[in-house]
Amino acid sequence: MPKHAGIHDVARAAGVHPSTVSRVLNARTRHLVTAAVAARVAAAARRLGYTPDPVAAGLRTRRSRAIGVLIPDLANPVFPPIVRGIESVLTDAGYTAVVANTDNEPARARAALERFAARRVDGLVLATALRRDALIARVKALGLPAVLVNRTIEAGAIPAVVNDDAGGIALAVNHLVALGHAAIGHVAGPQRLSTGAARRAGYLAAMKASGIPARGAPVAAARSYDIAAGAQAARALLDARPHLTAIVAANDLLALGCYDELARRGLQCPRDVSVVGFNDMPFADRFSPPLTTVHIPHRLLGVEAARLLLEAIERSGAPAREVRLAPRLVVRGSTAGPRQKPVAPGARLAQRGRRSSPGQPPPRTAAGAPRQRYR
Amino acid sequence: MPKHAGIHDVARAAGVHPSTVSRVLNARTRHLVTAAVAARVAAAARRLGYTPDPVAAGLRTRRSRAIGVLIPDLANPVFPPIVRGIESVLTDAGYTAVVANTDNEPARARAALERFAARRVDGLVLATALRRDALIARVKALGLPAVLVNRTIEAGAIPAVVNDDAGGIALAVNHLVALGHAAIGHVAGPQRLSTGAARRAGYLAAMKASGIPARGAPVAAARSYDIAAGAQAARALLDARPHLTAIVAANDLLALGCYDELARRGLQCPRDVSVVGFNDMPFADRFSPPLTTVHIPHRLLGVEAARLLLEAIERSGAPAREVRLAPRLVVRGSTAGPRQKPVAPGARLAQRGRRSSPGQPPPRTAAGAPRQRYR
DNA sequence: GCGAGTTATGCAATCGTTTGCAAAGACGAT
DNA sequence: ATCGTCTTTGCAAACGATTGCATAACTCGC
Repeated sequence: MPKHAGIHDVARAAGVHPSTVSRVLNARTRHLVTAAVAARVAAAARRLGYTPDPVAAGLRTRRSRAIGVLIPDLANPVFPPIVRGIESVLTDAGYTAVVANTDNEPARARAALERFAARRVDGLVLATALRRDALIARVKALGLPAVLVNRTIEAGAIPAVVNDDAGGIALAVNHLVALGHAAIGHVAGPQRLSTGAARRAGYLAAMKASGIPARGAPVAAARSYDIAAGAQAARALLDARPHLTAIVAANDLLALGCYDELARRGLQCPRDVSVVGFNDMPFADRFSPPLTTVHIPHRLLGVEAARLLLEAIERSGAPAREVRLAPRLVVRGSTAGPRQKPVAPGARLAQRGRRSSPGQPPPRTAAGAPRQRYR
Repeated sequence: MPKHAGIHDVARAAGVHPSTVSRVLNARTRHLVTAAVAARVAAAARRLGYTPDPVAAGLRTRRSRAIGVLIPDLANPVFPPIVRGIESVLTDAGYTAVVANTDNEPARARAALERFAARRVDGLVLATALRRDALIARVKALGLPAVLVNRTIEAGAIPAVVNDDAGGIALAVNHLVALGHAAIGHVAGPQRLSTGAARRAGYLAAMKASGIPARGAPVAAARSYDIAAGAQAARALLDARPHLTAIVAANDLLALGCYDELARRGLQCPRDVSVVGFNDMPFADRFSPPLTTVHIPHRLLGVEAARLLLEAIERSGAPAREVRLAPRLVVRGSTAGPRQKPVAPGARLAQRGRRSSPGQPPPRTAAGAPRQRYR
């Protein structure tokens, strides 16, 4: 068994010194050696099936060609496409992406960061940033190039790739206003995250721009971006404003929570209350009802982040650019005009929904499923 | 700025030789040095904030404490929970998981494997195995410990963690039979994958066990595990057997494809045709209708795989164990008894579905969404 | 045809650990 | 007291590359 060929073996085979082999194999130093010798070495390397040992090289050069990627939770469907985007450009550039989940816990983020640092990663992609994040200081102390993706920080010059959150939310409220809604509420995301804060601000601004007074723009913030927190926030929102005809949620999972709370109250979406989400997570078109939501270019987010990082690694002096991607609204089945007072056609349907509402709520299985009709 | 303390600095601080420091810091060799000295060294290490450099250590020991994880596609919602399970136990054991996507392309799998090998990973977990997979030979040639997860190979002694695919499918067909179905078809997965083959075989066996003759058990295999392929297979299946009242799909994405094809034909699920999936992917309960499916313990799959791998790394002589996990059926809204001949109540509804079928199919928006009613 | 300048290659140190081997010291048995 | 055995520590050679410096070879102008 021929073990694995090293630079030494190649050197012997080509009749040159190992250092020459190294120079040939490194694009940056290849011009230092004669074309003839270079060819001989390259041939020998190929013949022996030589592959460089990145750990040995890394020891000498202090570069690992590995990038640490910190994300909140891989199981949240927004992130896989982002990660794939990152991975794709990094791999093409000869880097390896190493991803770790933090579950939104700063302590886990910190631990993962230290592991990355120990492994001497060449840079970081952070999808976990809080608006004011202690981790960033540590990253800077470590002297590691980093870029933020999706979420950004309040102040501090770190390159970032984000969505136009305010613009996206404006799309959503304008859509609802165009449908005839005025009583529109907002289930906001965690306010310690830039996305939560920016979307909330965007909602407020868009409402104002539509001529709706601030008191007509109720907000309930969720503790985290998940279904349960969304349901809880929707509950608070509807308790305070029972006559809302539409909710814009800061995120698709929160929107799903709204679905649940509406079902619990015997309200139908979109007939009684319209809901719009944010992110257009995979399978959002499969929900019941299919979710109207603000689409963000998931994969592109990752791609751009990786590009920015590569750029930062090459020229470490470069100024911190921020790339802002434009979202777009995708209208599906969870939004409709506000319910009319019962009139000639459609009255029967409206009545049917009406009747079921004040009694005990239907068994809380999956939201609004046609299931109960057939069992 | 204090750079980073090395073993050398610790040695100087503690007044001992670097090799002694190394011995103290390695649990396996700590007993070689006096307790007093060990304490002094440990103190110095802590004081200087020493952290070992795994790349330097790896160079010497030929162990990277990194594990390569090969999965088909992170964006397929079955995998994130599995990956998280793997990552969790690996991290606890001091390893780093590095994951790569193959998109089911052997060439990409091969390329990723070579990158892993170059990085000197200590082991592999493979979620990409074909029934007869050339990659395995390469893995063995590399001498890398490996374990298979979810999918397994035809022949060859590699530890694996799989589901009881046949048993799971039996759960599904028995459920349908109990509901009164007899005309049950199977949308099978790719037959080059163990899951595709095992579930198909399981379907055939369960049908036979229910006393349904082989000719009454039609199968159409999908080219890949995705929605489009599922729709295509469902189409072939229903073209051949238009009177099917139920379909068991080899996978949730294929089941979603069935939803689409049924909608295209103006058939309603579950009223006209029941559908059951496999995997219970995240959000399967949110689909329209909520999907009855065979639940597999995603995370546990990953956890067990990682454990098996660790075991294989410790004692490389150990025999290749196979862990088989039990799935369970979760009944939701996509299954119901077969449609009755029109009788007193429910007749109107049945008629409505019936009527829409032969004409041109409804616009293919999201499957079965109530949307069109309101726009 | 000789010295200066240029280029291509070799030499050896280095990156931060681990580990086989040797040496020194401690201890007990004779 | 001497010798052998054990324990504890130091020494130095790896591991597989990269790279500053030295040196040999070659070019070119005069």
